[in-house]
Amino acid sequence: MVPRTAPDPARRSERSRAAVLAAASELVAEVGFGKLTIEAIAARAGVGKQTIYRWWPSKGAVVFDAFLAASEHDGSLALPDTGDLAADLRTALRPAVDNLADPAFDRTARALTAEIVTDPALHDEYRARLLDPLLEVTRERFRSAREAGQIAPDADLDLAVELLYGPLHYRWLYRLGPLDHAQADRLVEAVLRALNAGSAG
Amino acid sequence: MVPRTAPDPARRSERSRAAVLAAASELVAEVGFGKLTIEAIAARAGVGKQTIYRWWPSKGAVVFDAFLAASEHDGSLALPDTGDLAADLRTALRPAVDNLADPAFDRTARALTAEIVTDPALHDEYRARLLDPLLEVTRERFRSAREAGQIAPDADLDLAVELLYGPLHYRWLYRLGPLDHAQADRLVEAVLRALNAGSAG
Amino acid sequence: MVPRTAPDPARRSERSRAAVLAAASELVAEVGFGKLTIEAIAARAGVGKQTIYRWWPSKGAVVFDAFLAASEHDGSLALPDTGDLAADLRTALRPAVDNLADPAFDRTARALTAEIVTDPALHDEYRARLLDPLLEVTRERFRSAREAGQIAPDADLDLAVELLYGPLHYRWLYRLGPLDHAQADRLVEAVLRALNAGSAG
Amino acid sequence: MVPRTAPDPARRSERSRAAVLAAASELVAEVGFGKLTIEAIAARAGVGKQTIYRWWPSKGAVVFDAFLAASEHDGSLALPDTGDLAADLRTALRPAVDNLADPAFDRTARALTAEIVTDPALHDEYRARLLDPLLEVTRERFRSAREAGQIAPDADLDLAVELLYGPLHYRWLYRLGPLDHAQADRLVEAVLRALNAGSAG
DNA sequence: TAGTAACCGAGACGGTACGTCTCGTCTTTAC
DNA sequence: GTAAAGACGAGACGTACCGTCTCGGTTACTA
Repeated sequence: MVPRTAPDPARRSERSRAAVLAAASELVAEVGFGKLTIEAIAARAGVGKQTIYRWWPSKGAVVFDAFLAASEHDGSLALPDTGDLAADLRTALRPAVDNLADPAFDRTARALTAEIVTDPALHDEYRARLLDPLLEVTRERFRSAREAGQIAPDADLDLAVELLYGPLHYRWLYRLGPLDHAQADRLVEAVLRALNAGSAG
Repeated sequence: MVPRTAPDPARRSERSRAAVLAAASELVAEVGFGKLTIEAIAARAGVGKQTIYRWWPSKGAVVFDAFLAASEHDGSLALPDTGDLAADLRTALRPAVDNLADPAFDRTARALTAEIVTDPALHDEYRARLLDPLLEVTRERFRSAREAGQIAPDADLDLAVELLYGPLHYRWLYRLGPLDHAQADRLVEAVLRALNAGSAG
Repeated sequence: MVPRTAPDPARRSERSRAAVLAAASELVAEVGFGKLTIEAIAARAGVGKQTIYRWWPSKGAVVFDAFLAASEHDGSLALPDTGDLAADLRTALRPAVDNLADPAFDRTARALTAEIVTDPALHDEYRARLLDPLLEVTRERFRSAREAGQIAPDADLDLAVELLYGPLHYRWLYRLGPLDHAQADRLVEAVLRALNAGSAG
Repeated sequence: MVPRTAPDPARRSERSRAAVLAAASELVAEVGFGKLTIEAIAARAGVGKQTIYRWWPSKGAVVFDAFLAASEHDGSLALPDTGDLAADLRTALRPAVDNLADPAFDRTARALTAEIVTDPALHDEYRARLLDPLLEVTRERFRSAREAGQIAPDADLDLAVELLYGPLHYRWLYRLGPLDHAQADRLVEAVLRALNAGSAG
C-alpha cells in the first residue's frame, strides 16, 4: 500500500468548500447533528462524497469547521480593559449568556460539545482555535487586575477563569436555571469575592 | 401506523434485563460508546435484539441504565455535616476528583455526558436520578452552614453549588488542568471566600 | 427433551378452529398468501398463536384447510354418466373453466398451487382430498365409455384424464389464452379424437 | 418517498453479477428456495446486500436469472423438422421428460414454478424469455406439418401445443405417474390422433 | 499551446448496523 | 386445566450510510 499522498491545497475548489460548509450549517439546523450524514451534506452541496472525505476527517470536523467559519471572526474574544474589572467581566459574560440562551445556538452548541467531549482530535482543534484564546484573554484581564492590586496578589489565574466560566457552562449544559444578565452579574460578584477583590485594595 | 402498545413490565424477564446491562457495561469499556452497537449488546447478552428495543428507547438509554445500576447504590451522595464546612466539601470533592481522573471512568463519563447533553430524555433521567439528588444534598449542606452563620446570610445556594461543581466539571470536560486533591482544596477555599465565609463569623 | 405429546383432538375447541379458518380465508383474500402471517391470523381470529401451532403444521396447511372447508362439500366432483361422453365431459369442464376464470378464485388457487407444488405434505393432502377423487371419477367415466365401445378398447385411462385436464391447467397456469366454454368444448373434441372415439363405433 | 431512480446499467459490475448468480444457483440446490435468503446469497457471493437489491427486485428474480443464465444458451429450443412429425415431437419431448425426472432439476423447477405462478413480473419474464419461444417453435413445427397435410388443415395450433405440453406438465407437477420416454411417446401418438394425423393423408 | 495531472461530480461497490417483522417456543394470567 | 396474551431468542428483512473505488469531464499547471 502506497501511503495516500496528501491532497494539494492549492488546487482545492473554494466553491466546493463553501458549499459544503453552507450545506452542513443548514442541515445541522434542520435535522440535528445526530441525524446529519455525509451523504446528505454532499447531496445538498452538489458535491461528490469524495470531496468531503478528501478535505475533512470526520462529520464532526465538517460541522465544526462550519461553526468556526461563522464564529471565528466575530470579535467575541474582545474583552475590554477599562480598569473596572467587574464591569469588564460583565461585558464579557452578558453576550455569552445571550448566545447560550438562544435556542438555535443552544442546539448547535450542544451537538458540538458532545463531539468535542468525545473526539480527541476535535477537542484539540476546539482548544486551539476557540477555547484557549478565550481563556487566555480572560486570564490576561485577571493578570492585569492582579497587577493593579484589584485582586489578591497570589490569585490563581487558571482557577479564576474556571470560576468565571465553569459555573455558567455547568448551568447551561444541564439546564440548571435561567441564563440571563442578572445571573451573570451575580456570578461576577461571587468570582470577585473569591479572588479577594477589594480586600487587598 | 398504529402506535406501539407499551409492553407489560410485569412480564419482563429479569434475567434478560441483567444480561443486557452487564453486556453493555463490558462492551462500552471495550470498544467505547461510539463503536458500541445494539447488535453486539444483544449478541453478548444472549438476547434477541427485539428484547432491547422493547425495553429501551436508545443505545444511550441502555448504557445509561447500566451506568446507573452500578452507581445508584454506592453511597456516593453521602455528604457529611460535621460542622466544618470546608472539611465536608473537601470530603465530597476529593473522591469525585479521583473518579474523574480515572481513565476508565473518564471514558464512560464522557460518552454519557455527550448523550445526556444531546438527548433530552436522557437528560431528564440523569437530572432525576443522579444530578438533582447530588445538587440537593450539597445545597442542603450549604443551607445548614448558612443557618450556622458560616456563610453570608443572603448567600445564593444555587449559585453556591454551581460555583462548587461548575469549575471542576469545566476543567475535567475540556482537560484544562490536572484533577487532584490540591486542586479540589483550592477550589473549596475559593468558593468559601465567594460565599463570604468567615467574614460574617 | 420429552417428545411433544400429540394434542388430544377431543379437547379441540371448535370455536377456535372455525375462527382460525375464517380469519385465514379473509386474510388470504385481503393481503395474498405471501404476505399472510400466522400472527395476523391469530390476531384476527382472537386466538393465541399457540393454538394455531398446536393444530396446524404450517401456514400453508391453515390456508389449505380453509380452502378445503369451502370446497369439499360442493358437489363439484359429480360427473354425470348420461351415455353421451362428449356432453358429460363438457358438463365437467365448463364449471371448472368458470372457476379458473374468476379472479378471486384464480388468486387463491395460484397461491395454493404454489404451496402444493413445493410442500410435499400439502401435496399429499391435496392429492388425497381433492385431486385424486376428481381424477378417479373422471377415469371412471372414461372406463364406462370404453366398456360402451365409445373409445378405443385399449385406451390408456390415465393418459385420458391427463389429456383432459392437463391442457386446461397449463393454459390457466401460464395464462396462455382465454378460459371459456368454447375453449373447453374444443378441448373435449380433441381428447375424444385422441381416444379414437367414434372410429370404433 | 421519492421513487428510487434506476441505477445506471453501464456501471454495473459484471464480476458481482456473475458471483450473485453463481451463489444463488449453488444455494438453491443446497437449501431449497424456501430457505434461501438474500443475506446468504450476498455472503456467498462476497457482495453487499445492496448490490442485490439494486439490480434485482426479489429473491425469485435472482434465482430465475440464475436459472435463465444456465438455460438460455443450451439449444434446448431446437425442434427439428425432418418431415416426420411424430419423430420430431418425440425428439423434443424425450429430453424434456429426462429433465423433469432429474431430482435436482425437479427441485429447482418446482421452486421457480411456484414463484412464476404467483409473481406476475416473474411470470412475464418467464413467458418472454423461455416459454413463449418454446411454444412458438413448437407451433411452427405443427404449422409446417399442417401445410404438409400431415394433420388436419383446420387444426388449432394453440390447442395442439397445449395438448402436447399440458398433460406432461400436469403429470409432472402433481406427480401423477412416471416420466419416461414410453410415456412421452404415447402422449405424442395421442396428440397426433387428436390432430387427425393420417386421416387426411 | 499541448499534455498531463489533480480535482471534481457522480455513483456503484463491499460492508455494517439499523429498527422492524415474523418465526416457533415458552411463560404467565385468567377463566 | 385450557387457552388468550404476549415476552422471548433467533434471525432475515429491506434501508441507510459508511468509507473506498472507479469513472468521465473539467481545470489549471507545466513543457
